[in-house]
Parts: sequence; C-alpha cells; structure tokens
Amino acid sequence: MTPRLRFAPSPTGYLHVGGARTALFNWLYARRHGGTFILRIEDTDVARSQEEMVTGILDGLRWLGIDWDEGPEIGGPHAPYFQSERLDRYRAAAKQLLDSGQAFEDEGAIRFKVPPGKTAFTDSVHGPIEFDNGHIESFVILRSDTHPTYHLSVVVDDIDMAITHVVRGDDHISNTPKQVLLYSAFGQTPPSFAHVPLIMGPDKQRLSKRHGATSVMEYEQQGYIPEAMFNFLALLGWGTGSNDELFTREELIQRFNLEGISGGNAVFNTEKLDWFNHQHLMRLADEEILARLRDSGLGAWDLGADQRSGKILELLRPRCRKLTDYPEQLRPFFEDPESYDAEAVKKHLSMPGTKEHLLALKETYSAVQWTEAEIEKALRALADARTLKAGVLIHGTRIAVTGRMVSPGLFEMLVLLGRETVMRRLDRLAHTL
RNA sequence: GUCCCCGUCGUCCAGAGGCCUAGGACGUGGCCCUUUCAAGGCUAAAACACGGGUUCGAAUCCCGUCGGGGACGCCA
Repeated sequence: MTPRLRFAPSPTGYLHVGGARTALFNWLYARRHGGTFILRIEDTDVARSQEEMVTGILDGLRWLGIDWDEGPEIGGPHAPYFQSERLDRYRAAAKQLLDSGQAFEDEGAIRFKVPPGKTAFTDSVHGPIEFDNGHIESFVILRSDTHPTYHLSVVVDDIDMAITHVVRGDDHISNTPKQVLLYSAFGQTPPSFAHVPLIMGPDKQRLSKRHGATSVMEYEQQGYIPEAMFNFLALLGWGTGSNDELFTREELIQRFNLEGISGGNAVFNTEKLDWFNHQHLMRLADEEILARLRDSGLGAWDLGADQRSGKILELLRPRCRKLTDYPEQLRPFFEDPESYDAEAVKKHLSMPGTKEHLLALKETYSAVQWTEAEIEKALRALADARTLKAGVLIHGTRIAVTGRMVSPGLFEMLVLLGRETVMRRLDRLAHTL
C-alpha cells in the first residue's frame, strides 16, 4: 500500500511557517516513499472562512516547491477537497453514529458518546501514548447548524481519502484519542500518527506576529529564497543523523524519515536562516540570480543585459546574504555616487594633499593599460613616487567610485567600471575636496 | 485545576549503556588571508536541568522534583 498523506490547513489567508513545515514533512515523506500528497482545505467554520483566503496558502506552498497530487485546482479521485463542499458526508456520518447509538442529541447538536476505558495509539515521534477516556468529555461532532466540528470532518475525510499517515503539529496530541475513538466507532483502523514539535519564537513562546514575520511570503519579500527556507525548515525539529546541514530538496527527500523528528519544541533562529540563504544563494547559477532579481522587482539596473554581469555577480555573491542586498551593492556599477559617506571622507580624505594625489592618479590612469594587474601596479608606483602608503590612494579611489568606505575588491571593480568612469569619478571627488 | 508532550552548548541537530576528556552547524571571541567589507581557512569559549535508583559502567534505562510547551470550544 503506497502511503497517502495530507496537509489540511484552515483558510487563514497565508501560510504560516509552522504550517509550512508541517506541509513540508508530509510532502517529504510522500515523495520519499513514492506516495501521494494531498491538500485539503478545512473550511467548516463558515464564520471564519472565505474562498480567497486559500490563495495565500496555495501561493506559499508553490513558492516553497511543495506540489500536491490531489487537491484544490487539480481535483482528484476523492474530490471535492474543500470540506465546505462535503457537508452531506459529515451529516450522514453523524447520523450513522446516532443510529448506532454511539452518539446522542444535545439541544440540536450531536455529541459523541465516549465509551469507558482507555484509548491508546503509537506515535511515530513520541512512542506509545495512552489516555484515560474519563478525561475525554462527550464532544460535539455536528453543530446545531448541522456543520461538522473538526474531529468529525478530519476523521471522515481521512477515512474517505484513504490517508495512511497523519503528520501534524504537537498541539493535536490531545485531540488524537477523540479521533481514534471515532475511527473505531466507524469500524475503521486509524492511520499512523506522527506529532511534530511546535516552532517557537526566541522567547520560547509559540511563534506569533510579535516575533516578526510568520508568513512564508513575508520571507520572500525580505529576500529569502525558497531553497533556503525549505532547507532551514526541514532541519527545524528534524535531523538527518549526520553532521551535514546544507541540502537540496532532492537530497532532503532521499534522507527524510519520521524517526529523526525530535520530540522537543524548536526555536526559529533567523540568524541561521540567513546563513542558509547565503549558502544557497552562493550556489545559485548566474542566470538564476538574475531571473529572481527580475521577478522580485529588484533588477533595477537590468543587470541581465550587461556584458559584465558574470563578473559583477562573482564579486557580489559572497557579499549578499539576501536577494534584497543586491540593489545597493549593484549601484556603483551603474551610477556615479550622488554623495560621499561623511565618515569615509573624514577618515580617508582629510589629509592635506589628498586632492592632488587623486588628480595625479587620474592622470596616471589616462594612460595605463586597463587590466587589473596594470591598474594596481600603476597605483602602487604612484604611491611610491609620492611617498604615500598605497592605502591612501586605494581608500580614496574607493570612495571616489562608490561613495563609501566598503566595497568589493577595488581593482576588480575598476576594471569593470572602465577607464572613463573611473577617471570621471576620481575627478568629481577631487573637486569636492 | 486536570490531562498530555518535552528537557544535551545562547539556538538547531548528533549521541539509541562503555567508541563521550559529549560531536557538527548558526551565532560570538581570537588569529590567518588582505586595499575596505564580505567570503574562505584555523582556533577558542560554550551543554548532558536537579535528586535518587538500576548497572561493573548512564547524557543514554526507571522513579521523583523542578522547568518549558500543548490541550481541555457547537475553532481548526
């Protein structure tokens, strides 16, 4: 029997990182075992559900590269995949329990009659878990408005959709005995359960908006790429067993297993996400970086059409942790500085004679052969001739071409900027001194 | 309050009785490289919550305490 797993979010309008990781674990398991990954929308709470609210969730999943085999937009053998369209099923199921004496009416609602005894199940993450039924109250399965509650609809759907593995958040552990009870009331064997630990904020409290971004799409806007988010999320609460951490989606699929999921909560560590992002960004092909900058509206200078793009990217790659870091780093390659960093000027240009030195360098550069080695050689020779430290000219030139104190390697930049631009910027800076 | 889950460096993950003077990664400090900033290399500090058992031997098993989290809705 091939595994069938599902991600069943309620339509909240966006994909939360916690939900994203749950979806990711389900997807990873399904892909690892050649199973089926199903997306089902749990919108039985009419008061809170709206159709357009699912779009954000679908977008978030697609962004991460999590595709579904059955579900919204594509349908499938167990359609529909919106619980709001399956209400008749739940009503029939509730009636079935009523008729068999396993449920009873209570002021218009229908409650499940919890039998005495104990309910146990084996969790793939936590091992055997047992609850005393005495602690489970007779819960409502069908509301007085004839809409099902969560417990009824999940169980009915998971049975109908032949779900074999339920992988979901830890917060569902105490719901599980109720659902196990329903499975036996329907004469069915429950699927296997795996309850994964929750994701917490740095203060160890449940991740929420006050911790910053919680929606995966917010991270996209902040310049994170899906490869990094996927890798990071996969390793939050799960370990491959090895010391390696940097993986592609494919490698993660090959390694994924439920046993490696840890039992304790995991803190969402943004610094580490940044590192993953940087690493994945470094491994992205040039065309890929170009395409993503364009798609996110960050390609302000049409780098793609520029002959120098390969070289420029080579210089910027180690310096950009996020996609959003690119525009500022790119600027000097396309625009003369509009102003000069005050601190930089004070630190490197306040020495008397600096203006003359820069003009002399400009003069030297008018004749030098325009290669990295020659440009550097000429600068150092000029520094010697004027009994200056090369740093004086280097820092000054950097400020002239970028307006700032920090930049990629100076001589590599100068080559790319071209003689004319460098001379113009040298001249401009000199005349402000 | 009741029930459930969890407890290894600040954080994430290794460790499933001797291989542990506890390993890797992020972050942090130092050094190297160097024209700045990164990247890269090397290196340092940093943890088995506590108390009892079991055992020749426990981070690993058992019990308790403490701590954290979750659930107790006609929300999902």
